[in-house]
Amino acid sequence: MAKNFPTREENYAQWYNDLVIKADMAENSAVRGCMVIKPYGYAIWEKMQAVLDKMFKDTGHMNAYFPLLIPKSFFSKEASHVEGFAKECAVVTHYRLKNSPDGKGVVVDEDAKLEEELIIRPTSETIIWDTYKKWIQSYRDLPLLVNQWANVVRWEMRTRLFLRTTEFLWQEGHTAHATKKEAIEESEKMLDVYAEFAEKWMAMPVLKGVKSPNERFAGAVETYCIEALMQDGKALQAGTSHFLGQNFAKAFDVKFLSKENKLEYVWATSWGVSTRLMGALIMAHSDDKGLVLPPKLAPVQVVIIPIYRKEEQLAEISKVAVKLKEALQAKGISVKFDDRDTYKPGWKFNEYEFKGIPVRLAIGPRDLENGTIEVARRDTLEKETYQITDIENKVEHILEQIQDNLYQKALSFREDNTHVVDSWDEFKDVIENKGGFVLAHWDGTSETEDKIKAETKATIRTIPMDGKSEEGACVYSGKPSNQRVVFAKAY
RNA sequence: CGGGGUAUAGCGUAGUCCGGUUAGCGCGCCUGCUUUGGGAGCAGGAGGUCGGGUGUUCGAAUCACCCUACCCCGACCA
Repeated sequence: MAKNFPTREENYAQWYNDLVIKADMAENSAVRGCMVIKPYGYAIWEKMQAVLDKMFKDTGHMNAYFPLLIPKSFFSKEASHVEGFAKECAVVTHYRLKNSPDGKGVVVDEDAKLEEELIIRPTSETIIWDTYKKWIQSYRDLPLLVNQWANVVRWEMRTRLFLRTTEFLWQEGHTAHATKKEAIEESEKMLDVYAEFAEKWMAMPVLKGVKSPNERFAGAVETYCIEALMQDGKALQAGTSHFLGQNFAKAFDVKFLSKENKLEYVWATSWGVSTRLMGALIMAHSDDKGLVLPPKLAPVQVVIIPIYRKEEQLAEISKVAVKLKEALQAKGISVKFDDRDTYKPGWKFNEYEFKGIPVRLAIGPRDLENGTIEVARRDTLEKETYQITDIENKVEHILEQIQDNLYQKALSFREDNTHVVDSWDEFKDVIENKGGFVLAHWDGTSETEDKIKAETKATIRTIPMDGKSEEGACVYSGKPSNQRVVFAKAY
């Protein structure tokens, strides 16, 4: 399955692509830019969904579902929103096909032209705010805290599995509040949720901050983000949370009567993470031997592989393995006992290694005699033989160690690849030759950011929220600045 | 949308320049036997409208023209 797998060093882009395909997570489909998420990849996404969904509900949100198709006119109601998305919208113009005159296949029935064209949602702010208008009349209807799990379509020119596809899966939270303060708190709270998810579950350290105006969401007053550093030194935006001010409330005329009996526009937020997180997860930890998954998101945490010559040996090993499987499951650990006779142990070792199963247990005739078991860790590739007595506690402990080790490794990688830079020459050199995050002063203008991007392809990934204020001079223009921002080349 | 490239079995490819046997090879697949502690060995077997169309020719995977799809680089983007 995974022979001829390139190393990260040889060809990072190829490594990523092959990894996704050969580990059976996803593949390209018949539709350009759209992928098929295969069962193994989808299982990982489902685990992410389950955790995030619980976090959303624990913070008071409820799920709902809004339509895939949005009337074109809705889009033009919020000026910067249209401008941001117009170029990448798929449009539905007809509602019927008919047999083609030459009898070969079907053609669009021109008589079935829609009165008003429909847009396939690239995001749902407009349809949701059109709906919220009906739901909100009084301060007693607020806050309104809704999330939806959905697919969206953005007609991208160049796509990459999970990282950027034409159709992708995500969740989008949309909330309405009586005050500006409360809405800002909401968007910050959800950013914290994302950061916690990334760090505790994905074992991926992230920087929290706000976007520069250039990178801000179309229609937002402020965009908060979490940014992660990938192994090739490029930054990946892993999640965003937007304070939308009253922009959408004004565009869709959503007002409420306050306690003081005054008619006011509501304050809004939206926030989302997508299947792009899969790409982040894959790139954060995987190595030249394949996928590496943090135990908390691995669909299978432990695999047990029997080694045997004869049927009778398998029967004996199975007794031990099934008992062990049950003991592990009782601890809430997901276990697969792979007793397939159609593949050999060595083949299975490679298969599970490539798919990133955190812990592999092997039991053979020798182990039966000695009361032992072989334990292999995916993160360090270490193998060790232990007494089988009480092994379930040992395994539980190892899973925790792996989760922790992956986070620490990713964190020291980020630290090693974060550079404080004060001169323009050094800036260009680091971006060009080392990659990673560059902490530099910026004069706060779009013009400077544009020029830096044009010359180096680096953009401001985030303006750190917990950044210390520090007097300095813009690395490009020399104008005064009071905080360092994070530059990088980005996905 | 600009620039470059590719299309031959499920996957990866040889053959194309210079037209001429039954289109070859590796992996994978099927059957049998031997194997099983890091991708097993041997033997036998199945699988191809050579991306599509038109043309040139006695004869086209190979030459010409048109079309389509995909990949890489750039502009755009979560």
